[in-house]
Order: sequence, then C-alpha cells, then structure tokens
Amino acid sequence: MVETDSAPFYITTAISYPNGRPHIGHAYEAIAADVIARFQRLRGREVRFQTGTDEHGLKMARKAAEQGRTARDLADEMSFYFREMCDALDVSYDRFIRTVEDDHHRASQAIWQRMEAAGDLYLDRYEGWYSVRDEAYYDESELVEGEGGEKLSPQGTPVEWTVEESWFFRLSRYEQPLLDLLRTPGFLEPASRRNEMIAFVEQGLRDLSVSRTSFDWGVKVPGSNDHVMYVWVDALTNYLTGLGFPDDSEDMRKYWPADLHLIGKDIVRFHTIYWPAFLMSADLPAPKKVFGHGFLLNRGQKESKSLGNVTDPLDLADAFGVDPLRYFLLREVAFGQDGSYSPEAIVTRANAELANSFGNLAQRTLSMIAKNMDGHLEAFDPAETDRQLLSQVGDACSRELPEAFEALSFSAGIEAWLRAIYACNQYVDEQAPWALKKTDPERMKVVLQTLFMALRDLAVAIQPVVPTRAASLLDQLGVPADQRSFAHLADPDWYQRLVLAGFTVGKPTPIFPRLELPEAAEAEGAA
RNA sequence: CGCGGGAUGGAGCAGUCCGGUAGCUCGUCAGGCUCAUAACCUGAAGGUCGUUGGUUCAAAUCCAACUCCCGCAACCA
Repeated sequence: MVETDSAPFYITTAISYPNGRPHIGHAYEAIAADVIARFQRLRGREVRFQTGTDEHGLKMARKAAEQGRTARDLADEMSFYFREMCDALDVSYDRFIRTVEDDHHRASQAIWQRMEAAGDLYLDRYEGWYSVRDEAYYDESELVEGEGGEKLSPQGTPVEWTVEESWFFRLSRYEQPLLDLLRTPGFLEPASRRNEMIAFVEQGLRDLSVSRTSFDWGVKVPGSNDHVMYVWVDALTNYLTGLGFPDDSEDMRKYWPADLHLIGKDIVRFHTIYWPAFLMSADLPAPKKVFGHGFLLNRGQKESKSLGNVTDPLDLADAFGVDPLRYFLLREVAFGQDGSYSPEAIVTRANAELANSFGNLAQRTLSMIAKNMDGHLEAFDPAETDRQLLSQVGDACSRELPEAFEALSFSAGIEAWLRAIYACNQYVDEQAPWALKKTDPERMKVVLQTLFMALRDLAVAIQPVVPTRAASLLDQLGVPADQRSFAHLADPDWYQRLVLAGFTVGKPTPIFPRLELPEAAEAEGAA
C-alpha cells in the first residue's frame, strides 16, 4: 500500500542546450521526468515540474553568426523544437523555462549578488589555454600535441592562449561542505557516481572562473556590464527562477529545495559540486537529490551525425505511438545505466507486453463481459482463488510498483506489474470462463468480474507510463476521472458504485494494437 | 599509469552496494486452450556468471591482478 503523501514535490530536467534539434536523449530525460511527475501526482503530491532550454553561451552566439542572424532569433527557433517535442510526448511540465526570459536574468543576477555579498566572488585576470569548443581552460600539462605539432585540449579541440579579466567563485572554500553533502546517502544517485565526485573534490577544488568578456550573449554581471556570466551559473539558476526567486514567493517556500534534479550522467559534476556550492554561498539549501541517468545507444552505438544514425524522437513516436515509446524507454533500460534501442526492440517489447499480455487481457475480459453478460456488472462474492488473484494484483499495483518507482527503478516496477498480468492470464486459462458459460454461468460472472477488478488496478498503476492508453482503458471500465489515483486503489467501494450506477461495458476496442516494423526499419535491420 | 562504463544459456538484459538453490524478455522445441489483438497457458532444451589467484563453511556478488569490448571531436542527455 502506498502511503498518500501530500508533501510538495519539485522535479526538474536539465535544461537543454538548443544548438541542435532535440534527439532521443532529450526525449528520454523528459519522458522519465514526466513519469516521475505523474507518479507523484497520482500519489497525491502537489507536483511542480520544470523543463526548458539553456540558450546562452558562445556556441549559440557563434552558430547564429554563422547563419547570419541574431542569437535570439536562433534561440527562439531552436527552443520551439524542444517545447514541441515535450508537448508531442505528453510531457506534463508546469513551466517550460527559457534562459532568455527576463525573470531568469533577474534571478541569475540576484544569486550572483548573493554570492558576491558572501564574499565568494572576486575579480582577477585569467590567462591560460582556452578551448572555444569546450568552453574551458586547460592546464599546460593537460594539453596534447596534434598532428602538425599544434596544441590541443585533452578532447582534441584547438586551444588558444587567452588572457581575460574574469570573475572567480571561491569554490575552494566549499570542499568540506561538499564532501559532507556528497556523502549524504541518497543525495547523488546512482551511487556509482558518488565516488567519482568525491574523488574529484578530494583532489582539491580550484576557484572557478564564472564570467566571460569575449562575447556578450548571456546574463550581464551586475555592476560589470562588459562581463556575462559563465553559462553554468546562469543555467543552473533556472531551477530557482521557475519558483519566483529572488522573491519570497509561495512557490519558493513550497518547492525549494528541489526534490529531484534529473540529469544526464555527463553533467553530474555541475549539479553536485558547482550548483550546491553556489547555493551554499547564496545561503540557500541544496537540492535533495540529483539523479544522473545513462545514455541511450542506437543499436549499441552512440548516435552521431557522422554515423548517420541520429533519430528524431518524434519520428519514433509517429511510427510506434507516444505511449508505446514511453513504455519502451522506461521498461527496457535499467534507469541509471546506458541502454540500447532499435525499432525491432521497441516493436518486440511493445507487442509482447503491451499488446499480447496486457492489451489482450483487457480485450478478452471486456469482450466476454459484453457478450456474455450484456455488459452488466453485478455484486458478487469472490471465492478463494479470486481473492488470491485480486490480492496479488493489488499488491503489485499498490505496493511493488510504487515502491520501485519511488526508488526510480522503473524497469523493476513495471516487471512487478507484468507479473500480475501474467497471473491474470493464467487465471483466465485455469478458470476457462468460456467453458463455465455452459456449465456454470454464475461462476463465469464471478470470474469475469474478478478480472474486471484486476484490470482497473493494472490500469491505474501504469498511468504514469502510458497516460493516454491507460485513460482510455479506465474510460472503458467506467472508472470516473477523479477516482484514478493510488489512493483509490484502496477504496473498497468503487466496484459497488459502478454496479449501482448501472455502468455497462460496451464492445471493447483494443488499447494497444500490435505494432508492425516499418519497412524501412526492416531493411535496415536486415542490413 | 587520463576518466568512465561493460563482460551472466542463441540474442538483449536483471541480479553485484547488504555473499547462501542463477532470474527475466525474445528466440527454439514439445504440449494444452480457443474467450481474445495469429493472441493466452504449461513444460523442455540451453549458462564452469571474461581469466587467474585470494578471503570464506559458502563468491556472479567481497579483495587483488589480468584480458577483451565500448564511450570521452562533432550534434549531445
């Protein structure tokens, strides 16, 4: 049984850098965050869910210049694609934030002033080897030699000796508090990332250069108008902007510190070291949890333009449906680890589990109720076997799946849900209602209605993952829209109410039709 | 000594933190059922859990060393 918990819950995705169109990784993170948000809402929590785009920085400025237009113009176009993707994938964000927005500039400047007031910002000269591509300075010792003897960054990008006046953040002051934070159980997950970050801090932290004068596409540093903030200072602050910071807003009081920053494993350092340090300096509490998910690989390979295997997530949604795609991503990949996807894998998984196991269970049950009982429900006394099934299904839906989801173990939670479905199909087979129809019609009714009750639990529990299709099934089951939360699973009278209301099951329509592999993908798979 | 991830039946994975009969999906084979979306149910075959050594009554799981694979330029979570 899930406890109903009304505590506010604030979840964010990383904001995406829109110098390219959204790819499968963006979709993965947005969908995972959405599943968590929907799950918490169904548990009764007041959820605030934010996602958006991080539009400042040199790369955006350069790209816009290349295309002969303003950075803002480019940002407007690209940001739109990200929002469009979220909308298309049923990502239920409360705010889609853009870092170019006025309130965000205001929030970023406010946190800056707080850090400055704390004595953590100072102006100095920065000189060193700078890589424009990496937007990072490197130590002489880190550089490698290119083919022509030129100096390259460890990533192989060109570097230039640069002298710049820059503001610095006294990161070095926060070593101990950061170690304490990183060692707090649950702060950074998966745990495998924790040691990595602890090791990084233990090596000693150097002060961080947090402003740039070489371009102006960013948030102006208060009182130093020729400086713009380092993109990460501004980007991370978005999590506060959305709550009304720096005002003493209701949302700030309610939702800060954030319950969960969901991010990719590549930006764990920014979220678990820099960001908490900025917050400590500004005298604000650090987020409760940061989770670094893995990457999605296309048939085991990283997507890239050079390999020509970049997938538009919306194409996948068009080909297979939004809900099957959402299901696949959460079911197939152990959350936190890298995962692999392919059209065949999506089709196989969706067909086996959603169409054959779950969809078909609903279809056969509802169809028999419609045909053999004229769709009428009536009060009944379950026998021991029936009670057993309902208890197993109930346990999976109201305890196992929620507990797993709470721990962000989506795949495990869905597996528990599937086991309940397998039990139902087994039950159908053992009870053979089509035979009871001739030998014991009363018993048949009990069996079919037991299944009906099980279906409702199964549909309620899976809503966060496949919201549209689950809603469609719950509609067919006559479950009122306001009675679909986890709390309602424990309501003993729901079935009685349906009976009394005279609800009638109509001729069912399949919720998860089987998918076919698109021909192009088939050819690709054969190649 | 750059950093990180991985190696588990034919394929893809879980389990590894907190040692104790090796689990899931797909695929294969055999059987059952016919309500249902050519779907469902049962059973079977198939694994020295990368290698070597150590700790232990007991290791896929802990320790050490080693081998191989994959990311770390770009678009990029």
